[in-house]
Amino acid sequence: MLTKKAKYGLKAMVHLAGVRPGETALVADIAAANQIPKKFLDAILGELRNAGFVHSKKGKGGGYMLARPPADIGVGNIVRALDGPLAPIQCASKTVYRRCDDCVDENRCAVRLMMVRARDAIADVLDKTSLEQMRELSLEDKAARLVVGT
Amino acid sequence: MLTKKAKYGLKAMVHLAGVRPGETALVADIAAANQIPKKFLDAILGELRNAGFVHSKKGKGGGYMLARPPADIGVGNIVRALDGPLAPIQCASKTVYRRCDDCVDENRCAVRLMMVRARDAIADVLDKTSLEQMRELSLEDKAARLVVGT
DNA sequence: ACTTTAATCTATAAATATTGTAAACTTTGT
DNA sequence: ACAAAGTTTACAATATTTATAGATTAAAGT
Repeated sequence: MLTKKAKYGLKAMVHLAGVRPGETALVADIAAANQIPKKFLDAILGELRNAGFVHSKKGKGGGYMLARPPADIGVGNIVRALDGPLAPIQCASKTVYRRCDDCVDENRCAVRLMMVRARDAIADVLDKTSLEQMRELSLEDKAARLVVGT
Repeated sequence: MLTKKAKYGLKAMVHLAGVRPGETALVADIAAANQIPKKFLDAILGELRNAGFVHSKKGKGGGYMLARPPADIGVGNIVRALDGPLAPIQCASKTVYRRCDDCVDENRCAVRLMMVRARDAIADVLDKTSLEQMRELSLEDKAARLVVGT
């Protein structure tokens, strides 16, 4: 389950992917545009900064900007930074693997082997999509709808 | 994230898939064999019964058994019964869809469109695997290891 | 220098979900 | 009647999520 933190964080990243390169966006503006509690977003952007996804500038004319072009940022890694591993269960994680305390023999644990497959499926989607592509999802969809007229 | 409830429930279902057809298994035995708190498992099996996945019999000689052959039970539906929708976010669910309160225009929400893809990927794995196949995962793996000698 | 702007840090609180435990109750077989 | 085993209800201890408040720091403009 994606927490609101990750949801808000992703929305903020998409927002930042939409500002002209070199320019910054204010937390207050991002919050207002996406219906996110401002103080909560403060904390989220702080984490994203610590994780190296965004840069910030204080004072007048300050704000946030992406640290790298959106094409070079994987959606999966944004989610990992905010919500932790993609795997449904820790013992199925490839990035932050941890053994189960219950579980006699890992290699014969059907639940784990099943969830490894689920993890791979999730990672295959989220790690192969860049922030730029994710942003385009909405634009493409909008365009398609306008053409078809639905 | 899969909760312990779902994890325990899946382990119990795999356990039940392993008993001879027509026979029952005791909660106490399932709990002991899988390192699950007995009282917690009581509650979990109760939910699985209410959801129609297992049948139970009270009194001496009682216990639990699968309601249908394991080949006819989808892993995704077991998870849904215990942890709710597979989708990482409610507005991306196909079985229990619910609109986001924040979110001006759903069809232009990049987060939702991204998570719909994630949901589809997860469902593609979990819904196409039966309880029987899930159980075989562990057996196959075990056999492979014994042959290779690792 | 002073003021305003805007991010940053620390602390904390409210709400919710998870993970269990305890005790009383019901059904079934012997 | 008795014992075995699932059922129901209630509750409690954590842990996590979702924020909010206030003080602080840094930068820019005047």
